[in-house]
Amino acid sequence: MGRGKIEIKRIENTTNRQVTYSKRRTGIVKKARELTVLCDAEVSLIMFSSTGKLSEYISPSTTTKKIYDTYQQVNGVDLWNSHYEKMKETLKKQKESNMKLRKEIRQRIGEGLDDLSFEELRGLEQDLDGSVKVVRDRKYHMIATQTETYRKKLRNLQETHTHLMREFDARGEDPYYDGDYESLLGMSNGAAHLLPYRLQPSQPNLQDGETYGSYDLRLG
Amino acid sequence: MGRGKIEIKRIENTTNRQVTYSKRRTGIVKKARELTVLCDAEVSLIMFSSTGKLSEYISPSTTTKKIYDTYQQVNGVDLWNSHYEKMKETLKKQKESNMKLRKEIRQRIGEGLDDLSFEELRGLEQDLDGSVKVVRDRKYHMIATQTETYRKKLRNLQETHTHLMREFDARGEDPYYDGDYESLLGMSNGAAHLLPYRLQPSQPNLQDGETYGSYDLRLG
DNA sequence: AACTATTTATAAGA
DNA sequence: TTCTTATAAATAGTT
Repeated sequence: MGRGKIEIKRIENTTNRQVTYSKRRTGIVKKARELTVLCDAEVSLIMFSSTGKLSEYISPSTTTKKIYDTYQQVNGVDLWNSHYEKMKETLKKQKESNMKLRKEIRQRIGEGLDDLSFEELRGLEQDLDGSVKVVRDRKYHMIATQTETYRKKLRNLQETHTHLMREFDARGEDPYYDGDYESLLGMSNGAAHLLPYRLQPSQPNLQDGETYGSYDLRLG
Repeated sequence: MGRGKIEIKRIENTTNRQVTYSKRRTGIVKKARELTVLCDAEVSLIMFSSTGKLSEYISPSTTTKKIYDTYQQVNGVDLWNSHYEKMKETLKKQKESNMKLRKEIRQRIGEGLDDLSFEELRGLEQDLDGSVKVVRDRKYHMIATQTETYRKKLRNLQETHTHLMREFDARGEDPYYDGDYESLLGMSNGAAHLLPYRLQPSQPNLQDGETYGSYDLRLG
C-alpha cells in the first residue's frame, strides 16, 4: 500500500527503517484503538524500536498490569509467577521451621510441657541437666582463666610498684635527680634496675593500686 | 476500507462485532509481524475479545516476560513488583529470626558458648537451672499422677480377680454348672455377685495378673 | 468463509 | 519530521 510494493524483510537502510517504524507504529496504534472501540476489546500493545525506544497502547478500560495478570491466569503460571510461588513456598517453610524452633525453646525454658509424654519429659530433663553441666563447666573454666589473668595483672602491678619503690628510694643517691616525680612514675618497664628491694613503711597504700589511679581488674 | 465507511464506535450487533473483531485481529497481528520484520522491532500484542478470549502476538526474538520486565524497568516498579519486594523482605527477616532462634537453642544445648561474656554465661546457667527444675517438677507431677492411675488399675484388677475367685469357688454349688470355664472367665463385671470373700490358697499366683495373660500397666 | 467495492494505510518523493 | 499522492492493503457489507 504505497507507491510500490515492498517485500516483508528487514529494511537495511537505517533512516528508511526508522521512518517506516514511525509511520507503521502510528498505523498499528490506530488499529489497536479502533479494535478496542469497535469490538469492545481490551488490547495491550508494547513496542520497542530497534533503538530500544518504548511505545505502547493500552485500552482505556484496563491497565497493563491487569492485562498481564489475566494473561497469566489464562496461560497458567509462567516463569515469573512460578518464581513467586517458589518464594511463597520457601516463606511458608521458614515460618514452620520458626514455629518449631520457638516451641523447642519454650520447652527448654520450661513452658508448654503439657504436650510431652513422660518419656519425652525425662529426655528433656536429662538433656537440660547435661546442658547445665556444660555451661557450668564453661563458667568455671572462665573463672579459672580470669583468675589467672587477674593474678598476672596483680603480679605485674606489684613488680611495677617494686621498681617504683626502688627508683623512689634511689632518688637521694642520684646526683642528677631534679625532683621530677612524674617522669619517674611514667617510666617504662624496659628500664629495669637491679637495686636491692627495700620496704617502704612511709608509703603503706602504694601496693593497693589506689595511689596511682584505678587499674582495670574487672573480669571479662 | 470497505464497501462503506464506518464510524469508529462500538458495534452494537453482537455477531457483526465478533466478525469484525476476528477480521481486524488478523489484520493487526499481520501489522505487528510486519513491524517486527521490516523495522527490527520487538512487539508484544495481547488482546481480549468482548467474550474474554485471549489472542496474542509476540516477536520471535523475545518473550512476553522479557517485554514486560523491560517495560517495568523503563516505567519504574509497579504494584506487582513492590509486592514481590515486600515478600523478599519478609523472607529475609524470617531467615534472620531463624538464625537467632537456632543460636539460642545451640547455647541452651551448651554449644557455641565462646561468644558469651561471663555475665551472659552466668545468666544462661541460672536460666537452665530454673528450666531443669520446672521440667523435673513436671516429671514428678506426672509420676505421681501415673502412680495413682496405676494403683487404680491394680485395684480394679484385684477386684476382678476376687470376683472370678468367687465365681470359680461357687461352681460346685451351682446345680446347672456344665464345666464351661471359658464362659466364666470371660464374663462381664456387670454380673456382680454378693457372695462372701474366701481366700484361695490353691491359686497363690492369681492376684499378680499373670495367670490370665498380660495386662497393660505401662505408664503414659 | 469468500467476494469485492471501497476505504484506509503507506512507500516514495518532496 | 511532515505533507503529498499514487498505489497497495485492509476490510464492511454482501453472498
